[in-house]
Amino acid sequence: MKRLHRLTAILVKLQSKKVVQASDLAEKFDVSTRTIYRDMLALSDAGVPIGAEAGTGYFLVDGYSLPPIMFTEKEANALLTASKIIETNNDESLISDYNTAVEKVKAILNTTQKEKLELLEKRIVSPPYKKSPASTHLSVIQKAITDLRILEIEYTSASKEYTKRTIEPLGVYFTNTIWVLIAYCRLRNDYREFRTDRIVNLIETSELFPPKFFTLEDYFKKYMEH
DNA sequence: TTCTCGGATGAAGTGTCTGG
DNA sequence: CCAGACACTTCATCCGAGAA
Repeated sequence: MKRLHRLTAILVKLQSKKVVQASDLAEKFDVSTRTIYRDMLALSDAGVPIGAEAGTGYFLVDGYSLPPIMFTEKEANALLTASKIIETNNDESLISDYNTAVEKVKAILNTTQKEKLELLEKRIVSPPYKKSPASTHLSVIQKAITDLRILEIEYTSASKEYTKRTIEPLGVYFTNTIWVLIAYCRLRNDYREFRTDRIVNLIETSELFPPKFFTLEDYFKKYMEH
């Protein structure tokens, strides 16, 4: 059995079992345990999150092994179309994350579906209007919202006022052109909105804030109606 | 020359036994 | 029940051999 075939088989084995021992794999593939150790290193180098524990064996790190998802052609098309809409968005981090997600979708399609999708990709273009200045913070902000993590930002307001703020990020919304972050600002001791394209610098702290009973709906009712 | 493989050896985790 | 000693298991590293 060629090495490539063995690596594939080991990966399948890892996905189907909780823990596999090098000796079992060595016996199954008729090679030495030393060879299996090298194979594991190769898989690890290739980006497969393999964990190893002496006395136990090898295992896939939690989260890597996901249940198989098959997309229909129409679902894949919908995702591709959404990616084109997202390209008109002004946050580079979101565009980047979405594009890698679409690449993963493409990877699981069969050849015919891939060809159709590639044709569709050429026939859908982003609207030609000029994009506003790009930000690169949205992915970090989204994660901070869900982690309840305090952010430190350097922000330039519409009146060109430059401030450093410690904020508790609560939500984001998208206008036609920009993403806006709603957060509790510890400088002003109140809720504030921050345009992501005006955030000059953003630092994730290690500090967490207590969860707030906050919904965007409540926020808009309270702050937008007057 | 490069790639693949295996032997020897060491480091570290796990399980079992024994004595207090 | 707990701690220490020991054997066993498993992975990591070094190095050399053989094949392409």
